[in-house]
Amino acid sequence: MLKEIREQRIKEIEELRSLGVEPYPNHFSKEMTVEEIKKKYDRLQAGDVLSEEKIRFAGRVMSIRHHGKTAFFHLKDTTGRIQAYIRMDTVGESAFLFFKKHVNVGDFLGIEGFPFKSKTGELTLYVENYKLLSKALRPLPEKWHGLRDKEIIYRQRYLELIMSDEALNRFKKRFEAVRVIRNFLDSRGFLEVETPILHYVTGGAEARPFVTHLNVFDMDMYLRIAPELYLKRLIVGGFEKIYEIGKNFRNEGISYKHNPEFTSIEIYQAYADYNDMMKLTEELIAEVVLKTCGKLKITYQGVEIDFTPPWKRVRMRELLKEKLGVDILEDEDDVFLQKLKEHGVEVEIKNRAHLIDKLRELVEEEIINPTFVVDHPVTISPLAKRHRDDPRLTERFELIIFGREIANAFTELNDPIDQYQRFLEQTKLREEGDEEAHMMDLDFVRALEYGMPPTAGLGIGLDRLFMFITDSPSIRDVILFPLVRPKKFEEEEIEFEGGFEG
RNA sequence: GACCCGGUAGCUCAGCAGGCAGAGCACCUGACUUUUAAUCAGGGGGUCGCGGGUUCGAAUCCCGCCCGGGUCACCA
Repeated sequence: MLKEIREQRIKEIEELRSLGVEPYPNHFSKEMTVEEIKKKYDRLQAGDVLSEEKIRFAGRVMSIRHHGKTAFFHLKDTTGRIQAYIRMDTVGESAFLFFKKHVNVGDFLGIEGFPFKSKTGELTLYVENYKLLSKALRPLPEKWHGLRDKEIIYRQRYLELIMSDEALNRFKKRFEAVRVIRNFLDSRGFLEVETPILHYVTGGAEARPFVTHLNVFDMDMYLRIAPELYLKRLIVGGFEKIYEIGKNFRNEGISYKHNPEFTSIEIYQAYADYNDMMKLTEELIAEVVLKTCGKLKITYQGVEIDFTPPWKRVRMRELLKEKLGVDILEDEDDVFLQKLKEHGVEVEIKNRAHLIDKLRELVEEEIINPTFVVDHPVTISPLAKRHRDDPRLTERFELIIFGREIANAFTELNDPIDQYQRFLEQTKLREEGDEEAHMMDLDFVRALEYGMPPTAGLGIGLDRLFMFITDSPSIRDVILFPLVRPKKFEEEEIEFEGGFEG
């Protein structure tokens, strides 16, 4: 069936060209968006006709209702949908018959006309001239139910965007949120920078990297798992307030909150500590929520989340003591193992850092409103500066919202000798089989040896943040093209070669 | 990786006590000059995810595989 429709349309394109009509013209100047038209003419009453107002508009045909010598149809542009009305006695017989025969749902059309309100009160464009702007070869999904097949939604996102205004708006909201973040940081004197995505050694997080190969040097490289170590090199070099928004890559599982490539923002500020960063985090995220949702109390999956600052702060040690009765500084590893077992958690990697990580996850699950969990042990924080009051702890915080880790930050470790020791410990873990332990980065240590000012750094998982503001249950709903297993195109059974020869 | 659910026309879905593969939308033909899921009459369109098995006969039952979704595990 698809084959038939497609072949029919391809034939039609040849017909059009033989009639001197180009089905893919190069240009049409569109003067107004649906949003602008609706705003300007919304005051019209049913039956009002403004035949002196001339509007040039263009969009995709989403539906057509033929009525003999007239037709109503809807056009969609990036801001919305608007109805248009075409009559034989206005556009002329040949133009009308052309419309009837050659314009289908899915095609792009440019129209010239004036606004009126129909009997039923819908703002409508009365077509005086029109031009076919692009001919669709394939039919659109069902107009009423839309596209529901998740597989097609993820593999052919453009189809979901065509069919679902909700989807289009969801992604607009995502990218508007990015703009809010940039404006917020730019107005505070932060400079957006770029650092490499191809890394010689990975660092800045615990994760399995993607490995790739650089031909010119005949060496393997990694896609970055985090930009952290390069951004701190920039602080060494003299930058004081910087941020980077970009993709990170982690060769790990896919789930409703994980995609192998995901977007983060990392922010670094010299002469600041993690307390300053907490304040910045609150203000930044509250700004994003307020500007994109219009309020600070939003509903996520039926649960209210209140982003009104200031947010709760709890010390990790106290939180775990209170909720689980374990002391992450004093108790032995087997106490942790026992406690995890009680809660039905099996662990594969049995080093202390990993056990503490698991315990932390247990208690963080219960946190709904934005909460800073602070002062993590040194063992699980190899890049964070030791706490000014307790050298077993670090000045670190994680932001938990709805049980999920949204941000991670610390007063940055700028003591090169301590950093080197921490790397050594990580190297040991790595040798013991922890593939996610940090790699030794001697160039980074060397950079610190030249001196890094006291600095605070912050990383936010933006996709996860955008899930909240768009009330999306899965990270794939906020990533335009999430990773899917590729399918052979031959499954479509459509001949592309020679397909245009009729 | 484990378990659960699913895959039927381009799309949304029926059909699965085994017996000719269906509807609506979309598409084509015709009627219709204010409709809006327009309406009316007619028509074309299928590798029932793939492969095997059971059976006189499989979309339907059994086994294996592929793809997707969900839950869990690993991770942000």
